[in-house]
Amino acid sequence: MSDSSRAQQRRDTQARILAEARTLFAERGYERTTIRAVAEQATVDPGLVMHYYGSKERLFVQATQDHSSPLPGGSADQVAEQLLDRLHQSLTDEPTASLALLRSMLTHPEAAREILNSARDHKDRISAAIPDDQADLRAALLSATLIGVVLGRHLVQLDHLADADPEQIIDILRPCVRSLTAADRP
Amino acid sequence: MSDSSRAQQRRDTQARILAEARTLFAERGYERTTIRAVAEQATVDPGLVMHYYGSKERLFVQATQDHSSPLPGGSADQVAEQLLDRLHQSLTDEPTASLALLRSMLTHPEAAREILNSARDHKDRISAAIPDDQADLRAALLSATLIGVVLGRHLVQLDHLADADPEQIIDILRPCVRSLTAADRP
DNA sequence: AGCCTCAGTCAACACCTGTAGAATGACCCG
DNA sequence: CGGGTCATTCTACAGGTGTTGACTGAGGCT
Repeated sequence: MSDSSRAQQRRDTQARILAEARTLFAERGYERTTIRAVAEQATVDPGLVMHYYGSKERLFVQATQDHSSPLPGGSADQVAEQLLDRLHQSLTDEPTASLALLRSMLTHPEAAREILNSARDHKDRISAAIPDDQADLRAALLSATLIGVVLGRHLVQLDHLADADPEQIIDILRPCVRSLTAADRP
Repeated sequence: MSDSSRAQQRRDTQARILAEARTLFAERGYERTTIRAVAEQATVDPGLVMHYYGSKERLFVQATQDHSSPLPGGSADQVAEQLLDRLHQSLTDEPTASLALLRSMLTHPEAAREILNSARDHKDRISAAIPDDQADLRAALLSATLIGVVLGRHLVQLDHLADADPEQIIDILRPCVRSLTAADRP
């Protein structure tokens, strides 16, 4: 009854559309990605995309929904290491949904809101672990820095950063992150 | 002969168009900025914008042309301090042309190319000052970091970063930058 | 004064976009 | 096997975009 080939195929095409949308949003950003292009990539009619997702906006929201990893917490040392771990992961495999969000954040309000919220949550957890009166600012700088690195690697593709070994990047960045988390106190 | 009121008024309107274009490109990015909007802000007919600048593309190039500050150089210590100085400046007054470029870099190829070139020049000068075999990677990370901070402050407007005192930001960032320039060698 | 240059405007074009709704046709159930 | 459900497509529209070229009228030169 439930898993008739009809329902199955429906889920398949829906997933295919969503995957292609993710890719295109990540490659071109919100504005330059057209429903028609998504449909074409998914070998499907544009109308079907609308039928399933209602609007380009809703498609974007669904496509960029990320089952995000757990928020950091613990001591300053621990937080620093968790952040580096997570960065390592973002550097190794390309998190398409996040990249789509990042690429669109400067031109699409919805993406900006999403990034801002995500950054806020992160920041709160980080600043709680930092024993400093400027904890909030430090946490914000940490977010900005990490965003900058991921951006530079996957989207801007800065020379020598785009194709560098993640391990090396992490090693170089460790003192930097530790100084921001104040894990190394003066 | 040369400075007839005709020629003068022409230069005025050209400058006004360019200024409004800069602002709009910085606020909305390339795609969301329309020639019509620029014209309206400059209280001018859209056709005139085309007449003076030929195309939206050329208008963008002109608007984002930045008489950029001198490239860094010297010892690792000196480079670190120069970068912090320049960052301080970017944090204090909003460099509209650069912000326009930054906001558009993720969606507009021309902006991306420009940023990439600029970053490349920067990186070369920086990496030359760093006595390390990973100098290139370190320089790239430095660029990524600084881009991230400026982005986070002016465009994403991260909490606690958007309205922080530049001095404090610089102070917090100094150890971070010095660790990247390897000014503090192990 | 008279002409002509030129800053600036107007109307229109061709195109592309998101979106809506009717039409189609294959598949499943009774 | 017949009928209806439902995934999918087709056609169309309304608005916005960059861009064009003809037009206008005030300013300055002779």
